Amino acid sequence: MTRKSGVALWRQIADQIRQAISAGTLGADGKLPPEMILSERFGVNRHTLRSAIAALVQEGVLRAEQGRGTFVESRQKLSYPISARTRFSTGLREQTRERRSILLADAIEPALGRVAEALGLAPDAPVLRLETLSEADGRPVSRATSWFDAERFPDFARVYAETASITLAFQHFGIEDYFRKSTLVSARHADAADLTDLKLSAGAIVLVAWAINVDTAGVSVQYAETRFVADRVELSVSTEA
Amino acid sequence: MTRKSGVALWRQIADQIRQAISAGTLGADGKLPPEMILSERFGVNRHTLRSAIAALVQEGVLRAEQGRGTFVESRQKLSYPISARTRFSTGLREQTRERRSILLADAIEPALGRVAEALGLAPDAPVLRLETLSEADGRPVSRATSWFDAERFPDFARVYAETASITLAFQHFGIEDYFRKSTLVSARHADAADLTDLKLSAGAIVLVAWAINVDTAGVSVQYAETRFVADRVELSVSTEA
DNA sequence: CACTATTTGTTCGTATGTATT
DNA sequence: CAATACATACGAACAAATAGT
Repeated sequence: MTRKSGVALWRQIADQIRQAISAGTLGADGKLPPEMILSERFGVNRHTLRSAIAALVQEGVLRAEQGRGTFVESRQKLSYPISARTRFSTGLREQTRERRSILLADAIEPALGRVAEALGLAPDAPVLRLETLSEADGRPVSRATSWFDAERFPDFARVYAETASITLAFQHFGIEDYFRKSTLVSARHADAADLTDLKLSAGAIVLVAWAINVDTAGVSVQYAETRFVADRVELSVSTEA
Repeated sequence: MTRKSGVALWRQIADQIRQAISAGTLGADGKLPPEMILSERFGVNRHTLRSAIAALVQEGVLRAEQGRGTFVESRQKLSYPISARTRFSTGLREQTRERRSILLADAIEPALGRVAEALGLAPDAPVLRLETLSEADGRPVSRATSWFDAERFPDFARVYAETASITLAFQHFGIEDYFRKSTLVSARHADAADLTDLKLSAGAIVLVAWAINVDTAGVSVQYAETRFVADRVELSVSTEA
């Protein structure tokens, strides 16, 4: 195994270990083989392997105990419901002890092509962009970019910052209810920004959901791109007739 | 911008360019600014920027022409609908010229925990497992593993092989209609088997959908795990009220 | 047609970071 | 800790293709 393709060797090893664990070919009994064995198996120096393990410990995948060994932290995925009544806060309530959303940034900007189309606005109409981060049990779960009609929802960012809830902020503007109209789901490697915000290591995967929410009249009120940490989240679509 | 966090600079730049393109803030007109301009904007040497571009060309995101410029290759994804009426054959009809499914293997086996639960069968009840591959325009799109009640659908594999359609095979057993009950979506790195079947290169991502289909009486008739090539497919969930 | 400006493609050299021995 | 090999990054210059004057 040599270094190549722009990714440090210890990160490649970390990716391989992470994958082997999820595939069940490594640590199926909850315990990893000793570092010496692993370094031989991956064909790298023990120092390199230790760097990989350290990263996975930091990531929460592994737990190392001196004199005992390295253990797999079992983390079952958060199941995130997608339905007409999808609320970003509900549905996860029983799955986590503590959840919170953080407003990272907000800005008014002209609506780019896709955003204008999704919100049903004229191109370059002013829209509010919110950058938010969601955590569960102290770990980052998702990172969202949302757009709103800046003229219909003036000062939305301040209201959201006070209420810490999209639902409550909408109510402040007279929208008592809203619905998920459509969701487009794809997956890709986390980019540099995702890596830092979601505290991931290179090669990690994000589930990307492009969502359009509409009010009771069917008018688009929110367009959002949410990047979920694929290791921690699955999306659940129920399509009962 | 310095090198750090174990990821090569040219790779970070490539990620930024890829995201900027998908966000519409770069190459919205189909053409990228000249290398000199881009290298200044990203604060890196022209070589570094060229490495990033070379990677994206290899990836199929960009196309470079000497003397003319660097252009965005628009590769729109296949949009795969998920609804109560989801059929694996329909919905994609207008998006591809040619589609086909191939039966790779079939076997009768005892139902493992999750399979038995999803199909509403007793543990270790005999189930039929089908391994199928779907191609669009000559390129692999998805790889599915499906399970069926072997007692209710004897000889299902042969019927499917003849009709090349799940819908038609079900009709042969008197099921005139069926519905998608639930879909669980996650994403992971392609494993060794996926890499060969879907002709992917290491590090590629698959969108994984676990689906339960039920007949008109609400009885589970099919349980399937489908691995979609994330580069080529997105899942579209419409949740109209 | 020649000339020029623009843009990508190639080849030197040098320095630094990373992994192994 | 030192020596070595390799990947990464920057700088400068030139070559080749294209588009316009």
